[in-house]
Amino acid sequence: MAEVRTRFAPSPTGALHVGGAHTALFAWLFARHQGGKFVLRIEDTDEVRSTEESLGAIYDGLNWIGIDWDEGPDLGGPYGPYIQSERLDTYNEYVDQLLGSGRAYPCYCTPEELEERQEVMRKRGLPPRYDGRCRDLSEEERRRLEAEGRKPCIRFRIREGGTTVVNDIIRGQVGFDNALMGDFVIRKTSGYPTYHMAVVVDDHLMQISHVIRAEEHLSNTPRHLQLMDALGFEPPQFAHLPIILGPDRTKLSKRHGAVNLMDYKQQGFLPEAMRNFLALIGWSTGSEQEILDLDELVEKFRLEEVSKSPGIFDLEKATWLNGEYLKRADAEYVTEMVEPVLRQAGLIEADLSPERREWLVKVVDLMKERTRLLTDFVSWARYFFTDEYPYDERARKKWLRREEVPDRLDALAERLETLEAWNVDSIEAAVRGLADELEVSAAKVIHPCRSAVTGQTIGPSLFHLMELLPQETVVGRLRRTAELSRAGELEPTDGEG
RNA sequence: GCCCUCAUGGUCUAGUGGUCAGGAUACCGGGUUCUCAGCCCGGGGGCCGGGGUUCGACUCCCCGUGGGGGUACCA
Repeated sequence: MAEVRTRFAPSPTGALHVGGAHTALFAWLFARHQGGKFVLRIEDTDEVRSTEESLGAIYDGLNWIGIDWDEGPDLGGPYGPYIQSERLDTYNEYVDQLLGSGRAYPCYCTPEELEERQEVMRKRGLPPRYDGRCRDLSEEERRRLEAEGRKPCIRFRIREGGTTVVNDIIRGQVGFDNALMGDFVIRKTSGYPTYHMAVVVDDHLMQISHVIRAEEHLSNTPRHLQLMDALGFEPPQFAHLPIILGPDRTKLSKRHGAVNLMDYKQQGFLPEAMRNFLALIGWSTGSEQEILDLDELVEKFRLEEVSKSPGIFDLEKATWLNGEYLKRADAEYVTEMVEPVLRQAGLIEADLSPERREWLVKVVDLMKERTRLLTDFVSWARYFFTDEYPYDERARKKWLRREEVPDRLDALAERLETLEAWNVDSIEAAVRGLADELEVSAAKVIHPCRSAVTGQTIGPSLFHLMELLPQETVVGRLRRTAELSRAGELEPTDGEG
């Protein structure tokens, strides 16, 4: 059996979209699972919308989630170039072949004329497809039209009768009535091929064995099949993937929030979590396992198991998954990932000393159990990095405005200030000692203390967290909070009691 | 309009001509004598509707309905 070769063929009209990443991932997983090759091809035949910058953005997105390619514009390969705008001569050869065999013909209709006629057809309740006006023009008529200054595009002649059947790995056999297809353009007036022409030629020339793409292309496939047939190409296998929808069940778009893959990096997602999440939209192992690392994904992926129904991009679930990855990852790795986030928030300096860096790993280790996004470190772990943290509502309501609290905080500050050793055990002993002396439960000291030192009512073990803060910082915060409390500055701000 | 396609709790999904329709997430409740957005335990909630086939249908067929895609000199 021939080598498995799949490809991802984005058009460079913007950054890598979540849907594009999903398609790329599936094609890549299949190739890797089969031990085949994965090709990146850029389909920039839309001269108007294609941009240079998007190319870089596509590379960045793919790199981020760990998709690599064996052949592509940057890498080259045996079937290059891998950018369609650099392959115009190739497409023209095949267009000429079709022209020669009579399966294609020049069409002189202008876009305005086309639109007008389609409008009429629509009004009559007819399908608004190309009416075939230029199908059988005589030489003389063509000359006359060209004398008018018209520049033709080239159309492909659809087979008159019968059905074109698409054999799809995911969807089975899908039949399309040829009579319902209009002759479509294969070369634009500008000389550029259309998508239909370019994919067919490139997939053939690049020896693509499996065309794995989003479902939106399923209805175009019979056109491609007819082109392949007319050109004498052996059709590849097809697999049309379910598309990704927004929470309102319409196609995922900007209205739904972030659609660019890299926006999720910005939001604090780990690439492996995003990859895992994307892999689980429209596919599952059939087992109950949901957390799969790269190797497991590659090992277990089966195209036959891909679902036919569209999936919704559920940010909640993605966030949960990210939290699981954070929890399981080792602190050193998470630290690496979180550093730029903290730096961007201005919470750590640009160059961390080895000691400071070691300390940061400990902070991360303490926090990662309960964070879901890297950006949670900026909000929930803020107090590790600065004295400028807010006292949240619950802390104000439950503890900080209580009458007895300021004195308790001062008393605790005094005890902690004189501690010889600053570690979990000594801190815990001091805190519990105070509680005993006051004849109150430890909680009555612990909670106000947490509220004072972190501004929050939740977080990791208080003693462990205090250990990672300098002794004088803790003491200072206790005294500052006591003072603010006495001054009535720590009443709830939402006006509620 | 026409063509194609999809349909299991809110969401991601497993699954079968006879099942207590399974898991995860989200939600709710309880526990965790330092908190919870963490952890543990528990709970509610589902086979789109109508016909048929069948002893029996969530499962097979047909028709609706709803979603998506195509019908472009966009890809």
